[in-house]
Amino acid sequence: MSPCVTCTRRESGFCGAAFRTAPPRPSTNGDQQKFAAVGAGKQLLTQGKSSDYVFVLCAGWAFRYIQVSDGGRQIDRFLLPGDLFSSLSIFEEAPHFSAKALTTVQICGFARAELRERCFDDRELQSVVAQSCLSDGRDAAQLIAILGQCSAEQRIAYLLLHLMRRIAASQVVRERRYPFPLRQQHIADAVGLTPVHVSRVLSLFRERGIVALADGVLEVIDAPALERIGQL
Amino acid sequence: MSPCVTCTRRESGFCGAAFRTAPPRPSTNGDQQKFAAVGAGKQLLTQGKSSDYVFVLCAGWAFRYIQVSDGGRQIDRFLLPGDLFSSLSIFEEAPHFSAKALTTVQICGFARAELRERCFDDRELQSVVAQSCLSDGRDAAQLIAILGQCSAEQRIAYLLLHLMRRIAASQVVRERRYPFPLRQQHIADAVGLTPVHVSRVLSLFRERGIVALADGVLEVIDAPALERIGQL
DNA sequence: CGGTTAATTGATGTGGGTCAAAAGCAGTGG
DNA sequence: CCACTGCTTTTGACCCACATCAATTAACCG
Repeated sequence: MSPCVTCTRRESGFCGAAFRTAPPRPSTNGDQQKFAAVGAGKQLLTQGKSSDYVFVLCAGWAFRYIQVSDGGRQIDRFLLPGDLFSSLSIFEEAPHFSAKALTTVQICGFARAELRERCFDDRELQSVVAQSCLSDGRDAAQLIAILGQCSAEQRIAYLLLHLMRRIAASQVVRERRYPFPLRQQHIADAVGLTPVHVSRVLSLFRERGIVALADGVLEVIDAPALERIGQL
Repeated sequence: MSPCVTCTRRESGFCGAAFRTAPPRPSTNGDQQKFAAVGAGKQLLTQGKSSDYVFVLCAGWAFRYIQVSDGGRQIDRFLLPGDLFSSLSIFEEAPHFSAKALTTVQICGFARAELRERCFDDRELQSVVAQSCLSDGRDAAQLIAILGQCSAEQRIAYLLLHLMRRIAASQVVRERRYPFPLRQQHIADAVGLTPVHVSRVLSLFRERGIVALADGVLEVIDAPALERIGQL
């Protein structure tokens, strides 16, 4: 079985569709590919620790973060099924971020050297990688703008909208209820606030009838209102 | 004259060395390249406005920013001689940012279609582009962490260090005095603070004997102290 | 010389942090 | 079945880093 490098079903997807349905195996498959299933909360990748593989999240949720010296961490991206851990990881050995599983996940690793080699010749693959870099870059720039310029309400609304769209792009959503495995602590680490303030803002959103977030599902009651708050 | 796509003298440089010394011309040169000199403060690029060219800053300073709806702007990168406006601009027609000249600048534009075509075959060029994407991506991730997790002093110290290193990489620095054309307003827009608070923090750094910033030059008196404050 | 733009400084306000307690809610094990 | 533990969320009281508003000074320039 070879990596499905031409799959472009999801906007920023890499080979998600194939791997979401592929049976995960706990071990390596030659030198080309590795599969693994990992429990919720486990460390997947560590900042600066080099690896010869490029990883794709096949199932479950995960997140990338940067550790800061005072003990805090900044989550800079949530990973959904089909996502490359980082599009740039194809070009660098040691990631500039760490990653943790949010739920139980299945991941797949490709030998970087081989992938890179193919990148030189395969235009299709080049284009997929370029698209992935693009969407990564745009998301990063938006997050920078949000963190630098926006209030707590705007930050949280932005995050919810951003995730809603990504979830909706990859699966059918019924009755505006989105699967949402983040704890408030994760939201806090992603938007640069404290968990207690996140709780306050979410309560506020709830009593204003905008969104209700509980038990791992995000229910969007007044999407236009959320967009009014959370757009750049 | 063809673009010097193989020049890798500066870490994140594109073809800076050649263009810094090349005589700028005010008009196009066939369909492949365009040169222009632009005055300080002028708009160079506008968010969402598509163009068929990929731009490189040949001389002077500029900055990229994202406009937010409430009137503020977030500067997400300062551009030094030799920098691509954005490494991702090779792959997208309309930039997700705007750009302005900080000083008088000289810029050079390459036809995107042609550059992209060459990218498919030319491994050297691919590698240069990949390196540029990498350093862009790492810088963005660091800025996200700084904005989300750090205090005003840390943010400003980080920005100063980051720029110091980039300046030092591209030119000789005498007596720890760095050319520094930013106004306090630019610093404020880059680190998500108000200009008056930037002024206060800089005064503090000055009276503590860490840095002195005046008249377009940044004098670093106690570099270790600055690093202690501004590292991630 | 007045007019403009940048930097500084002071007084006061506030969004969000910190600290702490309580409440809800899985597990877990007797 | 209930007590115990640990984790998450909520709520309240208080605090502080930074914003806001406003006045002053300095530099530059036609």
